[in-house]
Amino acid sequence: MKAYDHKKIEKKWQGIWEKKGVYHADNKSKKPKYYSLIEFPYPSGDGLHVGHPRPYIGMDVISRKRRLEGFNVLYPIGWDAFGLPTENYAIKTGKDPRVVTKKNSDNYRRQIKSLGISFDWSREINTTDPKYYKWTQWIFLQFLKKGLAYKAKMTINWCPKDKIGLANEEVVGGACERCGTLVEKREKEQWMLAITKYAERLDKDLDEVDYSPQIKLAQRNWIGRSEGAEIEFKIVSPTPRVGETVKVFTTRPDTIFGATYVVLAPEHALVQRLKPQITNWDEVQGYIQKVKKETEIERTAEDKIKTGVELKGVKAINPATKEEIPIWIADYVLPHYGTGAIMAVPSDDARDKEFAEKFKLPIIENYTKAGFEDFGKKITKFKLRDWVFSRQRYWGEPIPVIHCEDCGIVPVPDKDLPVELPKVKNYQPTDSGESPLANISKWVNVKCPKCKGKGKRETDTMPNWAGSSWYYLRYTDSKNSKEFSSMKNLKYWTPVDWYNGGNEHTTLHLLYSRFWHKFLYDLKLVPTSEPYKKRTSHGMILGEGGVKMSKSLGNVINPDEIVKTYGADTLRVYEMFVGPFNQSVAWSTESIIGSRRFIERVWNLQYKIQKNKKYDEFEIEKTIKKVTEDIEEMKFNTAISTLMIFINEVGKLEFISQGVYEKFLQILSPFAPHVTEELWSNLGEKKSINLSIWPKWDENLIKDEEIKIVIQVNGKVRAEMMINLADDEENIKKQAVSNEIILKHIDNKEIKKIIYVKNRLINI
RNA sequence: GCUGGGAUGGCGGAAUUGGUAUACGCGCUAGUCUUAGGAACUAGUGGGGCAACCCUUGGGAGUUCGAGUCUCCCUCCCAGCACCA
Repeated sequence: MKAYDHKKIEKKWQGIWEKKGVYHADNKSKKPKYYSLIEFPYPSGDGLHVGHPRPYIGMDVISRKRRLEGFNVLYPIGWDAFGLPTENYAIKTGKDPRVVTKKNSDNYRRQIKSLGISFDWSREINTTDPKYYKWTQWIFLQFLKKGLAYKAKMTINWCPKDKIGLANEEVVGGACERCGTLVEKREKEQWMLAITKYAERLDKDLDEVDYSPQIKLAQRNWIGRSEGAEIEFKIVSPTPRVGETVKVFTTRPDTIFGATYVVLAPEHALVQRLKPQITNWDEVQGYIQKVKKETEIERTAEDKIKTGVELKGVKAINPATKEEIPIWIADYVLPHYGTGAIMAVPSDDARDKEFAEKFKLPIIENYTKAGFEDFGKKITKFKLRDWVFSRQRYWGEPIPVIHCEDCGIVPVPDKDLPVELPKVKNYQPTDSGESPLANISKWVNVKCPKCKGKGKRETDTMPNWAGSSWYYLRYTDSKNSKEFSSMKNLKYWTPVDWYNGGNEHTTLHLLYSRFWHKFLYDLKLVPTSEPYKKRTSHGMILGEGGVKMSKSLGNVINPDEIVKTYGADTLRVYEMFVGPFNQSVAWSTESIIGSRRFIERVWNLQYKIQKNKKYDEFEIEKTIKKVTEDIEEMKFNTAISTLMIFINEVGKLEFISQGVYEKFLQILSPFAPHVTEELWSNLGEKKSINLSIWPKWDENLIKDEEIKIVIQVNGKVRAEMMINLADDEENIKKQAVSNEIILKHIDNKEIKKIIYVKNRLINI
């Protein structure tokens, strides 16, 4: 008897699989296709921790099962490598992000490969590779040509000391994360993508896809569709006269007779235009300055004490009552939702009421309800905002446009793509807050492609989300230098059949990529209107004790150590067994031993095989059914527990039959591919277990003839009895009431009712 | 604050979706083996009680023959909130 040696077995089979290309997806095959996808990782300098591979293993189980079910499976991977952490590291150390990215992704690749995940490595992509981002830039230009990419003034977080725009995440308690300086708001021209043009379809088409209900709900809430009306209020003032009106958006136009004042967002353009009429301008301006410092979460917090300032000297006319009502500005009205102005109905809206009470504004309790159509026009609004698409940073795709003195914004011609990211000496943004690219005059100053006159390159780069908005398309044809992917391959492989990812990406990445996909669909560049047929999400693995795994807490577990001590198969089984896949669970190194013991029991069972005997069919048929069904629902934890129960039951027997053992290895193989492959070949099988056919179960073998049911009295379990499946209800009830223990509990009392739940229980 | 998710033994969790609560695993206890430690194997393991029985799914109320599961109220924990990936 040989002992189980995970190191030898795992190394051996990983080598053979790679050499034979077992997991390569075939672009033309007679088999039906199956495209499974995980969110490609960001290769950080810290390397993989044990939480990262959980989704990869989960989708690997699905992918491996599909191969055995006869599908031509595409399960690809790549690197989403542009972004802040690498850039900040470059600023700090002066190292070239290209070099850092290479080093990190090499490390990630080595770590992931050691887990035996069936990725097709021949299609590996990297968003920072010019051959890849050429197409990210090309797609951006299509947005530009269709008028969906535009420039607008936006407010950004600005650190006056570092002279750098900050992500919200980099602002901690209103101060810059690195230097602690108080962050300011600054207006800056930004590239925008008009995702709101697709809001209606992004909402409606959710009906067509198989996403989990929570994911659909999260997307719907984010898009925030609401129907209401826009109503115009005339503005009046004694002197000087005004010809202005203010448009408000309300979902309750019927409450207009109760509207006693109007509130504008402090940023509303009208406020500036009304300056000549406003008599308390200093106060108004002071309030606007104050609001600029707040974050949105602070502004809309419901427990926050309402603040605001009346615009003295101007009034609005309620079109229903014809009465003059005051105009206020307050931070609880947001500039980018609706029209940035509301009519306040304190009797019907809690926020308006609180505001009215604080500032002693009138509240009308009983007013006439108006008809919907009487005032204003019916309109659909969305909470969704257009996508701020430019960054004043180095480590991203350069936005491929040229600013010409005469022609304005000119797209870089296709033949000049990609616009490669030039090397720089310093990764720090310029003093004016422009990207460090602005310092390279040789790169910036170019001829206008249109008029050959003086031109300057755009120095902003794209956000990290750009490359990840279309990567699943590139996998279908990752080496194509003429198109982002050929229509032939797209027609064969897309849509993605099953996409699993983190909850945290539900509203941004998932929505962005659906938007890009729909846009490409409208240009007839992709064959389907939705990118992903099915979407599920996984829970995170937390550190021991249930806190986040992070370097600063010092609780990071590196999979390398686990693979070394216990083996990849044990790690895989453990990660699938530890808890429900869609929920976060705490890591426990102590508990891994259980998964290792299980694999060793499976290993030892090979020495108890007897050929050509049949005696353990019942257990395996039940097990196949349960494991097959559980995997489809991603109930990997209960699938493993079923496999464990099988081993515990069969382990008690003297022998196991070879046929049954083989079926067991097959259904275990998606979880523990190395050890099952080794055992499979030990049995004399010549072909890889990957090329075998997923076993089916026989319902007839699973059926029991006699089953145990429970007898309850007043809902409490008092006795058990065996019944024959053929027995009829009356007979079973009779048996139950004559049961000795039950008689004692009934104690000659009157029986009101007997409830029989088929094959389960009787309640008296 | 808003939106979503969650709370079941000492710990991770299971429960055929309203029908035997605590499957499976860790840990723990005892035994076998071992010079010892470890490993492995066997048995036991929610709490109380000598027992009959009683209690138990974050807390409280309700619906039901029957509630971990449904309804209402409350407490606590986690995630996201648009420039992190």
